[in-house]
Amino acid sequence: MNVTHLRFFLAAVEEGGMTAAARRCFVTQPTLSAGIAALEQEIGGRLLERSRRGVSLTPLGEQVLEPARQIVHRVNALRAAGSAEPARQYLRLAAARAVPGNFLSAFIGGVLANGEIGECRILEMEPDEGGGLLARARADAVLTTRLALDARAPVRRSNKNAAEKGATKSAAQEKTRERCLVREPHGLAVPASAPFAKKKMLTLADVDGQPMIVRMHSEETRAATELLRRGHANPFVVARVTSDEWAAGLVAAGAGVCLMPESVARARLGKGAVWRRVDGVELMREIVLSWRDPIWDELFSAFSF
Amino acid sequence: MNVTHLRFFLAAVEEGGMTAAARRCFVTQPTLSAGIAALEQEIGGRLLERSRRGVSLTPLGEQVLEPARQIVHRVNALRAAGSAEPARQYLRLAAARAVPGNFLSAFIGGVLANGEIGECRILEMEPDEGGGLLARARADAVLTTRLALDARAPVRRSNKNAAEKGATKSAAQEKTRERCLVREPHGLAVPASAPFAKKKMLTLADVDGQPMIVRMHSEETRAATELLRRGHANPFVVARVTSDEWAAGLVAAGAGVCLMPESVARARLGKGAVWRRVDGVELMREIVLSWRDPIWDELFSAFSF
DNA sequence: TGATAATATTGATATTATCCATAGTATTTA
DNA sequence: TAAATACTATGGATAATATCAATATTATCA
Repeated sequence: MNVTHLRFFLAAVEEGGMTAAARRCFVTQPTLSAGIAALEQEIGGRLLERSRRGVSLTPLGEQVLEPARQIVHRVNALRAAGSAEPARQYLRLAAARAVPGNFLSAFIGGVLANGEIGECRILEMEPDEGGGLLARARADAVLTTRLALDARAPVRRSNKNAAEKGATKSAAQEKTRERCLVREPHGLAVPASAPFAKKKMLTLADVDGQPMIVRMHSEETRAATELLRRGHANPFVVARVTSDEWAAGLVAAGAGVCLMPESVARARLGKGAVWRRVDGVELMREIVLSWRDPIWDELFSAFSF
Repeated sequence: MNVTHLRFFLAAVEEGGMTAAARRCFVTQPTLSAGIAALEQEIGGRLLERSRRGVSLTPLGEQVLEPARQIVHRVNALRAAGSAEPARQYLRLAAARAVPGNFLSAFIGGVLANGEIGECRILEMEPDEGGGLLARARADAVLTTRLALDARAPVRRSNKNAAEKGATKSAAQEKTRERCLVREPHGLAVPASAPFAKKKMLTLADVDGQPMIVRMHSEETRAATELLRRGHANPFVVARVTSDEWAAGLVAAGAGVCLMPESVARARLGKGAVWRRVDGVELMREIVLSWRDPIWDELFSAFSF
């Protein structure tokens, strides 16, 4: 009996479907389906009732669920038995500057609420530093922002180049796991006094020729601005700032428009400015959590935002 | 984490060595060693201290032992969850006629003593019927006797020809497991009055020309007798009997000599006959337990005779 | 009637488990 | 002291398994 298959089963039950469970377990849907089929074969009966809207527990599945949870929990505990610390007492979290403070605090709150972790140690990092920090086991998890161009989040797994330098733990050869915690559209903050501020949705033509403020500290927003400029819209940059507060202030003062994600606008924009989506611009901002060691899988998969 | 590796670990601890544990787990020693190495890698520390006389628990291993047992027990329970019967209440044991009654009763006593099984249903079978009974799931386990020619017990696994007819349980595609419970030498029962009865060990020359009694009901002894005749010794058969009691009686009456395993001699031979090994005859009688479904592994591996 | 969103299937590929044969090493035995 | 023994470790070959990508299938919804 394979513990991985038990994890598949639990994930399918908790997510309510095989596809979502596969995402959570960092495998493809056929893999997860096959795993559950193997488990059912081994136990000798159907555990899940498949339907078009997902899966539900059969009576046998109901009966198996709790024992399976117990086993997985104990296996998790066993995996941690060899760690120097009897139980992980703190999480070393590296966060990019672009991650909003209120989100960071909500995330940390979620981690601490679980009870397994008593303390988070936050490490401020450069945008591209995350992978190296994980590989060198300087951080347990990394929070970054990212620009997603297509409709679906491309959950890519950057493996193949394993064989890091002599890392002490076997975790070094694990795949990097990642989970998108927040996905929201980019839009334009415009002065409330601007003539097009009354439109519900802006067009690229509205942006064309406008003065623009660029939020430099956010790598993903800088890239988005660049893409906008390469498109039909052709604003000219009048300021580059390193804080959302300054950006909001400049927009409210009528100095120009500024590309920013929805949540930043909600948090920073006062009366003098409004936030509008731009028609045809499908840029998405994602806040992504990455980690390598499977011991964090359960903790990080449980979150919902 | 692989449950099989946990089983390897438990077996190594209980058997006190990797080689013995491998026998018990029906794998080769390198396989078991590799499995434990993988487990140690995953947990992140040595579990067993290797030495030439076997293995012993490290402090970490000590700490891991009980949780590992718990997990394996729970997994076993889960495997049985799909069975029609809530818990196996009886064991269907097929036994060859040649298996001595006192041994059979000792074996059944051992099974019942465990507590998991409340009842044994004994099925008397023909010597070669065992494999078919297991394959067709007509019996859970089979007790047979066997003739071993070489010094080591050849624990052969007759797989490769899986794909039995449409068996309902997945157990049908499992390897056949077997364990040698008793291994003892064959020897000659001779009348106490015979001139060579005083020798501690007979030679083939002593046997040559002697009247011989053949125990027909024991397939393995019949074969052994045949081998003896094809060798230098050339006795002539004066009787073929179907019960050990008759054979013993005939020997005691001076009718001839009779090839039989040591334990049979001890149980049946009275004052009128003695049992002697034959120099150069390395025939061994084995009593072998076979089964297919892994759910019996733990129960059957725990026995000691 | 398509579009959608879920699971199932298939063929190819990479990984893993397992075996066999053999090496290495203390301990026991002659 | 040297051979025998009884272990575990190692290396190479092979079979079994897990996984993925792409596609099929099938209810449900607009």
